[in-house]
Amino acid sequence: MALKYSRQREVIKENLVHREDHPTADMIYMDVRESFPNISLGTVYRNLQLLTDIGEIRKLNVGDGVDHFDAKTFPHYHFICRECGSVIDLQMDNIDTIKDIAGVNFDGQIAGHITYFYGVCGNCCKKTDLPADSAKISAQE
Amino acid sequence: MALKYSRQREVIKENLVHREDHPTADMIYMDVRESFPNISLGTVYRNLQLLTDIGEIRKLNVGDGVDHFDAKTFPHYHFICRECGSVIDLQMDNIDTIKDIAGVNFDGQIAGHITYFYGVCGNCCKKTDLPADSAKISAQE
DNA sequence: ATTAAAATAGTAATTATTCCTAATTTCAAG
DNA sequence: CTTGAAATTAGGAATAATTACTATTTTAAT
Repeated sequence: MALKYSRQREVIKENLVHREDHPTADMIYMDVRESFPNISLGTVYRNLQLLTDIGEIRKLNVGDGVDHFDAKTFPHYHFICRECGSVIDLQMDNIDTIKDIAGVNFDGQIAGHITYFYGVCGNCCKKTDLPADSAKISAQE
Repeated sequence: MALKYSRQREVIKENLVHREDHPTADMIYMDVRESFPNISLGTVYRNLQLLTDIGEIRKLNVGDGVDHFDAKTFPHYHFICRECGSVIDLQMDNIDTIKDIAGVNFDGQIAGHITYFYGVCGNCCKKTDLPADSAKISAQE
């Protein structure tokens, strides 16, 4: 199972690297198709999974039932806009202490946590006359 | 669209209330079927969605691509075991401050966050000779 | 150049979930 | 207690995301 070069895989990776949204397999497929008309959707799925497995990209679970992908593999968090659905990178301080807080009464090994934030993005705040960066209400799962 | 009583809905809700795991629609279906042999899977899905909509239960996203459900509607967090897949309630202090940390450099409204923790549960630690409640390694999304 | 392993395109299959419809149940009003 | 409209159901069809399958093509080591 030694990895061999494939033009398709390169194009898929390049596509993901050069975009700021956090696309689904289908979104990448639609885009890559423009320059590679007979690439197959299965190839996109297979390579995204492979790239995820070898750690070159990350698969995101943003709660909409569809896998999203991210070429940024360094640790960072995401915000999901409930209005437009966009997935936005957050630049924020480390919050790994929550792992310790969670472990206090827990009998087992906590290896990590998945966290994403949601609300209304700056753009949608403007559109709907909501004041951006205002008081935030609580919710958790 | 006034709500009318249905025996099926009652049985589904009761089933969820009386179990400690965080079952999927299909798991509830399998179980409810024992005492209600010709209930339909669609009915289970429809009522779970309805109960979620009116706030009587919660739908959980634990990252396995399948919806899980929880009759406990008060705020609490979950731990997912990477070995056995079980979803366990966590009793822990409030971590809502992470919302403020996330909002520092963000231009929009952060309404809430979804967080779940993962690792190896107490039971699986025993089975695999891992020391329970030991040092935890980092990861985030 | 040869050739085995890896990858692809295209399609079929799978899985979770929602939608559809005729039949049944609920429940308020007479 | 009947009636009838609205809600709900069972069962099956439809949808959507993803994976699996297979014959063919591509890669890359010898």
